[in-house]
Amino acid sequence: MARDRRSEILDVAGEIFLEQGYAAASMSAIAARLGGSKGTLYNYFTSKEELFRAYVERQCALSAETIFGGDIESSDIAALLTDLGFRYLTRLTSDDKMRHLRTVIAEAGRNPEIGAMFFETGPGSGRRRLAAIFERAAAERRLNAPDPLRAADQFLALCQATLYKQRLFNVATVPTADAIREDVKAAVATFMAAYGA
Amino acid sequence: MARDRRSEILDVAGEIFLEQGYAAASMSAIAARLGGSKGTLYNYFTSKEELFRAYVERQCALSAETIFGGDIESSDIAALLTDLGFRYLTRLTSDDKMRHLRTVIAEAGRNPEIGAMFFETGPGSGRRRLAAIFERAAAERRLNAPDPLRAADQFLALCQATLYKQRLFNVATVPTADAIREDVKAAVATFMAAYGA
Amino acid sequence: MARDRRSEILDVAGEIFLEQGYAAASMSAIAARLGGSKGTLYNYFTSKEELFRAYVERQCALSAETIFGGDIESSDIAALLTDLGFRYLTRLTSDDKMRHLRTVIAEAGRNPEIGAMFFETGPGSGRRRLAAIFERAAAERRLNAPDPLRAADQFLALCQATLYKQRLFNVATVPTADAIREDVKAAVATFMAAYGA
Amino acid sequence: MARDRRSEILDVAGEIFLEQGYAAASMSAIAARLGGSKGTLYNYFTSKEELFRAYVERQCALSAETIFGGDIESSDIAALLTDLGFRYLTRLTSDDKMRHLRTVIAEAGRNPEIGAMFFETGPGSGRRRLAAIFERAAAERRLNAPDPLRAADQFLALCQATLYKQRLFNVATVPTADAIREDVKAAVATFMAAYGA
DNA sequence: GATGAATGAGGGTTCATTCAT
DNA sequence: AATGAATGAACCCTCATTCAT
Repeated sequence: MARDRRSEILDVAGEIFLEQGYAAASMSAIAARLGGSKGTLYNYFTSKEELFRAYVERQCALSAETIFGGDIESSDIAALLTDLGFRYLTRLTSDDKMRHLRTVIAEAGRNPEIGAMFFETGPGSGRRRLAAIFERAAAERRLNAPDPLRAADQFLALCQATLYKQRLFNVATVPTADAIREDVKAAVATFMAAYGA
Repeated sequence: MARDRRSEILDVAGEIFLEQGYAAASMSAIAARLGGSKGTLYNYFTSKEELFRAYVERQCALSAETIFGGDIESSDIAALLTDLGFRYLTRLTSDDKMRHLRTVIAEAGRNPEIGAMFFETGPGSGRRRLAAIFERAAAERRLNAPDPLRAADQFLALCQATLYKQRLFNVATVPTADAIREDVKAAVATFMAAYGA
Repeated sequence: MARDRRSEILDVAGEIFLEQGYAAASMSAIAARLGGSKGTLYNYFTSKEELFRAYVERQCALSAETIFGGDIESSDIAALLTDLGFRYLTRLTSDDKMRHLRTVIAEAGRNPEIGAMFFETGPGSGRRRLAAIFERAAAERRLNAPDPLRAADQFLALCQATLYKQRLFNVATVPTADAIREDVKAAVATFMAAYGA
Repeated sequence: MARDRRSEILDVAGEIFLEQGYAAASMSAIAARLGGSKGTLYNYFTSKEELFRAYVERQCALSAETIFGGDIESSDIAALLTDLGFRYLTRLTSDDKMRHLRTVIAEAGRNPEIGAMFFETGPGSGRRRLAAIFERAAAERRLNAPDPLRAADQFLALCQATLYKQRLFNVATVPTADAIREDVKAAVATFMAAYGA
């Protein structure tokens, strides 16, 4: 019960935060869409800030799974990266994720703790998981990556080279699957040229 | 002169927007630091939003990025990129630029025009200038870059692989010159492995 | 037992009322310190106001002021008053009593019944007991007090001349025993000059 | 203009504070009775607390004058005290002053600064002015008061012996002039017995 | 009898904006 | 052109109270 209600609140709060950003989102609006009262919100979360924190936390936990959750066993590194890169960039350039990112970035300036939490559970966890894959591949001589973490950073950065940046500044709409594939293909090519065994 | 006053206001507004972000910045605070009255602000700008727009506009006009302005004539592409990358990443991870970025990204969600304006005069112009350099180098067989714009995007992305992203989420403070150099060196290495002639 | 639970609640409520005053005390705070729920509070008391009333009522019933309870048999009136005055002023200027007084005075304005209840069981009873002592002393020619009640009021007022008033406005902290003794000595001196046989 | 508006606000705030006490008084209520908006209140006073402070300050300044402002030159100390005591006790037991006192006492517990300010500008100033009178009288051998400040405290306390205390606990309504005269007469008698030359 | 989730009115406060001077 | 007093809506948050379990 309580678990459900809390979850409901986070759902609704998430919607509003996505739509309006942290500062512009109001507790009244959240309560209204929830169909409850502001008091109820405060029974579950001490403050607007804590509600935001909880929302970011959950959001990060969710999206980490969808990207790195697939089967990451493959003897063909290039194929694996192509697949993973596609999932990664698709998620990253989606409207939801984009809004989420902008909101967190905006808040991180004022509230480093939020930024840190997001980074750790989001990008930070992602790069470490990818680095682990690289490390194994390097041990098996399928990859030439003396610094797996840097390699991971670089691969993810390459994926973000074009579409992602345009999305971040809201200069482009959600890209097509083909556009994404192209970006990823280029990223994999550059990466393999540098790190291929 | 009216021109002067307007400019003064934009100076002050810029400071405040940088320090506090758009939402948290108050017209009162701007007026107070200006040493004028809120009424005066509204004599020059219809609304807070318009003031912000004007500020971003001017900021973009001013930042005829000096990064790509240096001597870009060099027969040694790797050396050129190392130098350029260092200037680029140093500027990008500075406190001022970082705050500016966060503020613009935050507002871009709500106001695509702002994002577009910033992108065109900032990152957009940068990637095109770098692409032009690559194109020339490719013509001279000093580089193997069939798609110069993509190459530019990838190089810049590689520069942003580690430090920049941590800065964006406010997870790290301004990096040392050495840390920047290391990041750039890795970027150049990967880039040259893929694009070297 | 219901009786016990009710009593517990009054204990806790008393603490909170003393610490925070009526208005600032919250039912939540009382329930929290009680280790129970707010609902329980409302099972025993209709409202916050009634809870406060009940607390003052019990407090008054309990404070069968020990001040006037000592051996009041003494042929030396001055010595008796010195002793009694010391006990009286010590109690009156203590932190607990002071907070209690302030809370009751504050509420008396809005709720005369509370003021009356407190006055009768506290100051009212004290002055009458002292007046009784004076009456006997007058009969025995050890005191010249044609109006014993007024004499009692005046003696107690003289005791409150300096320290008490400063405490009431929170302008001084709990006084030392010596300071109290001095105040009382002056009170006794003035009183005896006027009422001594 | 500004001066007037500020004063108006203090008038209205004073009424509300008197009627409801500090905690129960709301800024909304004050604004409503003022016929203005809450925003205006905050243009003149930083917070509710500061508004209260300003009100107490002004109130104290006013009432000090009405009591000690009369002609205090008299060769007949007893007559002077009778007159002054009457004005003092009349003011002290009035409804307005009583409510004011209760409100300040209530707040002093939570906010010692308020208590201190009130004490200094109110009772504190009164006792010092009276002490000055006593000092002169002592110099002229019309009074035997080695410690004039204590004498002042005692005289004022004697004035408060009966009626005042009952008023404070709201156990009696505003006393008649005759009742006040009687109280003061007794106070003067006791005082002169102790301090008469 | 005890609970604690839910309420909703109201608290103090901030702020973009207006307008008479 | 410049002011700054005034506004009032909206903000986040608190709290006494209710009620189904």
